[in-house]
Amino acid sequence: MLCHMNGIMFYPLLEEAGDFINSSVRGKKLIICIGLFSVEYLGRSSSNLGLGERVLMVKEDGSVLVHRRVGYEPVNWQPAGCIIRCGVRDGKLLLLSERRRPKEFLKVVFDKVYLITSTSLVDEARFEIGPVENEFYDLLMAHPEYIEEGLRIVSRQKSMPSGIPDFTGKDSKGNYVIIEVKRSMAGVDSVKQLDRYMKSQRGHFRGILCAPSITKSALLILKKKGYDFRRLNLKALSSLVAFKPYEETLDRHLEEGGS
Amino acid sequence: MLCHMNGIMFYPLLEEAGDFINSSVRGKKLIICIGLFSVEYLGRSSSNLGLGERVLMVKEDGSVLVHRRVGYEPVNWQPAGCIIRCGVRDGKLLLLSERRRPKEFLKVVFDKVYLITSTSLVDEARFEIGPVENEFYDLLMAHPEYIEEGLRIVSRQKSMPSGIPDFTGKDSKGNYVIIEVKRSMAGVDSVKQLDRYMKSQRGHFRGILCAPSITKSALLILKKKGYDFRRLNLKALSSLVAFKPYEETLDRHLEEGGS
DNA sequence: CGTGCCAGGTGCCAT
DNA sequence: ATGGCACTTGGCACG
Repeated sequence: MLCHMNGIMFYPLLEEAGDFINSSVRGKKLIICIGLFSVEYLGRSSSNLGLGERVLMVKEDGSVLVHRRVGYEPVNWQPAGCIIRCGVRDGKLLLLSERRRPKEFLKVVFDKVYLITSTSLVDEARFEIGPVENEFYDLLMAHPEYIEEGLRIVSRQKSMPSGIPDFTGKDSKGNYVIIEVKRSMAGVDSVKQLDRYMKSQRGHFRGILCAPSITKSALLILKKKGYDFRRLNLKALSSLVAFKPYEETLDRHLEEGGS
Repeated sequence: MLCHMNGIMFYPLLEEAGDFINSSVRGKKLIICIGLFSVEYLGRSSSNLGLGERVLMVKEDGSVLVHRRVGYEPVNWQPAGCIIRCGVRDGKLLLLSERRRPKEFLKVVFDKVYLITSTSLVDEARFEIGPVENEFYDLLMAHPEYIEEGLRIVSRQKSMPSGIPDFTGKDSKGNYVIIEVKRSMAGVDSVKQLDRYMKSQRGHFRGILCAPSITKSALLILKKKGYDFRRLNLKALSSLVAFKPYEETLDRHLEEGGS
């Protein structure tokens, strides 16, 4: 019918929908179904969702998603690797998804199916994400100037009695510094963490907390303890890993606006 | 066209699809779109996903989901509350989703749209889940012997300067105790949490960390600090609440089988 | 709005 | 498999 489409049905009989689902599961297709149904879940926890109109998605790897009108998260789900069974019982279309470990069950009971479609998606693209975690520290390690001009990194993730600070280093004036880095806004916890490392040190050390931003209360405590905050320019740092194109296009498109 | 369906289009021109999306967004409909597109994300992190066939879902609350062939999780997303803009630029259909705080952007660039549909879902059902969180603590409150024999709960979720411990109580020997409960395996974080509460207290207190299990390193720190670990028997605790009905119906359906 | 903390968290990589 | 930890974690409740 459609390119890449296995098929689509409007208002199928429940039997038809059941057959459609079973053949789609066997054929490793992605199923999207809009209908009126209820959902039960039993496993690590348990849940019950009465009748309502929702979207059901079943993927070829056995993962199942139930989406309501709103919310980023599915109201119920089953991760990849589950066994799907489907059929009509007592005038309702049942879809059961069983997870082996941990033992979990998801049951979808259809009263009506409004629309059901199954497709084979061709998607070989690699998902690139970054800079994240290690890559992020790699970047800072290679470019300590993004923390502070003239800084030289001495050690990274060195174990200390009180924990593991992200970096130790030497600043442009020859002072030893201990550096705690946060990828998102630093809070009171971050200051405490730095403080622990500092307290376990003998001799003169500077303490630096480096993050894209910091909460007011955290900055207050930080200052009082005589440590320094260094704003981390995430955008500039990101630009080092050749993600520029995106940013530019994004900005450009945003300026040009849509609709 | 269809009951509850606002519309559906197969292989629309990109301009048509853009108009369709814009009117659906204005009309607070749920949009599902299967097409060939690429995705870029920029915000707390950044990501890039080249051309491929995927499913895009846009909900009335502004949340956006991009699903690939496999995997329970969306490859890219935007949570509720985002501003959606859409239009054709340079022969491609762009969909931009902007989040205000934190500042984050998601850009979807369509080469082709295979299928697009928008619907108004009627769904007033209440989602019931349990025993979770409160119910769980209710149970422990009513049955403190599952934490420790002879324990008497004194307070629950009492605010303290350093946070809110789950319980305070008095043990069989008359010692005051502070109790931190975890529903899943306790980690180093859990110990730290308990430690914070303990340190903010004057006078003699016992500290108890109660969880189904605990990581080795967490137990080490816990012992060193002189606190106690109490194994929580989740199964026994769960058996106190009657969620059997679900289990039975589920089992029955599973036995009867589908397909 | 920040802070703290749970979640059916999920996923990844170590042992 | 299990442990340990990061995540664009998201979400909620509370000061």
